[in-house]
Amino acid sequence: MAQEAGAMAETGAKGVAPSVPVVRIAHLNEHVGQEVEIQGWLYNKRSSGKIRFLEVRDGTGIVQAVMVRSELPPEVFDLYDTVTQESSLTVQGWVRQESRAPGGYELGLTGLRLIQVAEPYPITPKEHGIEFLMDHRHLWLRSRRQQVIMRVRSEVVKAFRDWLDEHEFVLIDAPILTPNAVEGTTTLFETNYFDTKAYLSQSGQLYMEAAAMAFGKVYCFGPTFRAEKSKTRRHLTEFWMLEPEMAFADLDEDMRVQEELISYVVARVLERFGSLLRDVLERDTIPLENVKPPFPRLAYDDAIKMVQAAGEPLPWGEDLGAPHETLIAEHFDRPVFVHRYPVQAKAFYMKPDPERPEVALCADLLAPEGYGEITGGGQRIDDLQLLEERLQQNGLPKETYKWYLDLRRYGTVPHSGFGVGIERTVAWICGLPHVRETIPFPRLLNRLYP
RNA sequence: UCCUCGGUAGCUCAAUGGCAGAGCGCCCGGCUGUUAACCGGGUGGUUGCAGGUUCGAGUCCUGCCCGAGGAGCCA
Repeated sequence: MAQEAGAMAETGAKGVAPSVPVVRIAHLNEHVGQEVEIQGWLYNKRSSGKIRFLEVRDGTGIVQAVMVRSELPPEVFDLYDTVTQESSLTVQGWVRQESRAPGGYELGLTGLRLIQVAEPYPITPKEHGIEFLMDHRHLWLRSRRQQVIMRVRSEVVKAFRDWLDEHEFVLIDAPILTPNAVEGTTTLFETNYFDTKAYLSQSGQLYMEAAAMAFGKVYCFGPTFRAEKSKTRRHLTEFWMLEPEMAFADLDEDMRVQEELISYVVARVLERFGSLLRDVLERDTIPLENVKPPFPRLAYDDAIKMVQAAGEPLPWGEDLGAPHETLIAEHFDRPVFVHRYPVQAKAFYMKPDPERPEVALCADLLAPEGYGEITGGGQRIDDLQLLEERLQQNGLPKETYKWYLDLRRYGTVPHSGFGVGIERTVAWICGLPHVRETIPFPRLLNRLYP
């Protein structure tokens, strides 16, 4: 059998016999004692002379294939010298349990076919700087660590959507090209739209308000763009945001939905990726176990007192800065809502508290461990006259917001919503210091490549 | 945009103003259970760019470019 597979390895012309099934590495434990084929790439290789190890990855995991000189034809054994890091290949071999092998299983190699011998690979299994890695992001994604992060991101998105779908929210896609700003404050990417100007969306929220009046409970999920020259570990110029919006929901309901949603997502990731978080990312998952409702609710007034008590001179009326958010979050063992910010610190559409018009019915959710704001939202102004006033006060053109004002003309109701930053959520769950590793191809102030 | 730090071999980094080096990668050789394997040998340089000071500049000075960390803004 080994002879036969070896001959095929040499010619490389034909596939393996039908009796050798193609298996993905994640499923090797179901094939102990069988001969299988793995299709993948060489992750690393080691040699001890007459016994040699090929570490093969296939996107689902890594397995070492063992080459023994006395058990293989020389032309197969010598392929070890030819194969380079990240060469594409197929290997055949017998699956066996082996405590000395990483992952607990290994392949007793019987055949090896090289598809392409890779040129010298830039990312060696050693340390690299962030600029080098970012320049090679298209290759960096092959590394074990990046694979775990991307799989967590995939699971986070799936979990968010599963919860919302199960709670009768309807996915309504918001446009990317828009004629107007949402917040009216942040800098937008401008582009030509035939004879006029268009802007890349910074939020789908206004459109979700329209959709909520049609469907009751809706959400959008897509990329958003901010042309701010932010240069911090929490900012990207292109990032993905989940924005639920609910008719007939007040601020309390808004916060209740958020804590249920976030708790569900964290639990899902822990359940399916807990061991990978610990083993590959070295993430201490104990703090994540605490993420269960209810989350503490802290009024802005009390948050200010907390910050001032720590010696920070922050006057009432100012928005909280990143260090302040960290300071507040340190007082709690799970995410904390800060609600009822001063109206002047928030966007024009935030509804003032009827009992205290100087504060808005809004809330930000601050993640623990210094990760800061992961959601922001609140109750929207539902009164036509007040909304018109707020537009005017913020110097926003009434014409572009005509459709938005229509929502207050035709059957207005109290409604609330929020936005969740996917990258910040993933960074927090994975315990990463910077959001740039949580998106496949990050767009930053000085990065548009690859 | 502002503040701070940095830019030396393909990569990660050393080098009192005095011969530009190490580890990894790569090439050659050795090793029958390796774990970022190990051991021996070899290869590898416009010290970010432009100017200046000096007998002499990777090192000091000026300007510019690029990057990192932080601030503001926000998710």
